[in-house]
Order: sequence, then C-alpha cells, then structure tokens
Amino acid sequence: MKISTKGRYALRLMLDLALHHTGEPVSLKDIARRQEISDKYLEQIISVLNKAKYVKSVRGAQGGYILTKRPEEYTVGMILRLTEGSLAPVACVEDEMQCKRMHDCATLMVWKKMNDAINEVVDSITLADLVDFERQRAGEYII
Amino acid sequence: MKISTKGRYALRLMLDLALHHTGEPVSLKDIARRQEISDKYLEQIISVLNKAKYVKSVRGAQGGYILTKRPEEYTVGMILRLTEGSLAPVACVEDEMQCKRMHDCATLMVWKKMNDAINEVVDSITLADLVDFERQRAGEYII
DNA sequence: CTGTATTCATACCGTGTCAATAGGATTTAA
DNA sequence: TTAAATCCTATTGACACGGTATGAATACAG
Repeated sequence: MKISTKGRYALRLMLDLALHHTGEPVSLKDIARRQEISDKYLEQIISVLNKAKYVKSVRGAQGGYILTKRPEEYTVGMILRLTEGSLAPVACVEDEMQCKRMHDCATLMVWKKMNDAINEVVDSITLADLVDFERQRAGEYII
Repeated sequence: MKISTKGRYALRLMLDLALHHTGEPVSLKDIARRQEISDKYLEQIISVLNKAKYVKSVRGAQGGYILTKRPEEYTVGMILRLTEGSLAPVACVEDEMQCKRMHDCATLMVWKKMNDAINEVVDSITLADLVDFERQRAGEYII
C-alpha cells in the first residue's frame, strides 16, 4: 500500500517545474540536482509526462522542459494516476465485472470508501497549492 | 498502491469468522471453501492473526478458530495493519527523521492528508459493521 | 561547421515481494 | 487408533521496483 518512487518523483518533478516556471525551459539535469534524484531515472519518468502532454520538451543545448498548463490546472491526482496507474486500493473497485463475489462482498464497501477518500484528497490539491505551500514555508525560514 | 491479498483475505477471513460466530470453532477448511481461497495460503495468514491473539485456535479434530473479541472490537484498520503492515502511502509520513527533505518538502502535505483520509476510513469501520452490512444485504435477496 | 548540451529510445539487471504450493510434524476428538 | 485439524518451514515462479548503461537524434553557441 505504497506510492512508488515513480509517482513521488513525478510529483516533485512537476512541482520543481512549477517553482521554476519562468518561460525558459528547465533542464532535467537541474531538476535532478535540486531534487537529488538520478537524472537517468527522471528521464524515464518525464518521458511519460511528456507523452501525456503534461510538459513540453525543448531539445538540444539550452533545452529542457516547460509546463504546458498553469500550475492550478494540474491536480495531484492527475500526476499520480498517470505515473502510478490507478490509485484504487483494490482492482474490483474499478473494474466492474472483475469479481463474481461483487454482490455479496461486504468488504467491497471498505474499498469503495477508501477509494473515495483517496480520490477526494488527490483531486482537490493542485500544483499551485503546493507551490503556495512551499513559497510560504520558505518565507517562514527567512523570518 | 494496492492492498495485497494478504490484507484482503485476512479481512474476509475475519468477517467469515464473525458471521459464523457460534461459540464452536470454525475450521479453516470451511472458511477456505466458502471464501474460495487456498486453504494452505489462509494458514499463513491466520497464523499472523493467531499470534496477535485476534483469533484463538483449537487444535486437533473438530478444531478451528474463534474470534477472541466481539466483532465490534475489531476495526478494519487493526486487521489490515497487522497483515499488510503500515497503510501509510509513503514511509516519511510515519518514520520521522527518515528523509532529510522533511522540512522543505511540500509533497509531504499530500501524503499526510492521504494518510489521514485512509486511517479515518479504516479505523471507523468495525467487523460488526461488515456483519450488519452483509446480513442486511442477504435480507434484500430473500425479498 | 563543429563541439557540446540536451532530449529520446531502448535494453538490461539485481533484488525483493507476492501469491501461492508442498511436505511434514503435532495435537486431539471420536 | 484413526482421521481431522492446526502448526511450521522451505521452495518456487512470476513480476515489479528502482535503477544503470549505451547510444542516437537534435539543436544551440561559438
């Protein structure tokens, strides 16, 4: 019951891009250095985000990546689902017709409530929220 | 981000025990048959529940297992945590001092909210709730 | 036009976990 | 004494995780 590094790194990557959102592309090497994550591994992760058009890539020297939308348009749920796959705690919550016990399985209620609770959280937080949170936190340290 | 079979089977196993709570021990073979789960695999799972004193075992012929407490005294969270381990979506939510980025990691907020949401669900549902739910459901079919 | 910085694509790999299966030892009611 | 049950431990195949490695393609700077 854990979010893997793929999802966690993707979120940090996107947050890093949002924090350094100047119009200029941000190179993966810079992100990897700041986030202390293997740049080679980040390549694989951002490739997914790129194919989904969550980021735009600029090739060649001085290249890098730019967010395609405004930070408030990305929810945490979008990013996690893209990189992690479904966030449902069990398969039967999503794939109807998967389990023949569906109709007399009381535990299904548990999984549905869990699923709803998780979705409620990740779909209500945007990248912009995280940016605000981090900027505000940085302010505290200055004082 | 999935609950494994260990946790899911444990929950169904405990629910089965609660539904057949007559005072007489219930054999694993019966549970396995009703739940359509490999009895050999269930052995390993119930062994954990037994060691934690969630169930009492009766050895020998006509033996089996009995709940040690009333169904309303078991939360889903207790059962899942015992068999799955922690339900936290990431390690840093629990193990303080695990990650040196703790203090400037905005994503931690996401994980904490997720953790709270999950715990709220699993800790507020008891085995008795599931029993009621299942009995009520059975009633619907009779009509 | 050349060198260098960057993204892109793909292959590979060691480790660990999952989800069982297997085999037998031990206990006990009938 | 036998059959039914729990208990214990080892093994296994498949797959996911968390990366590394290699090199090709692209494009900017000088």
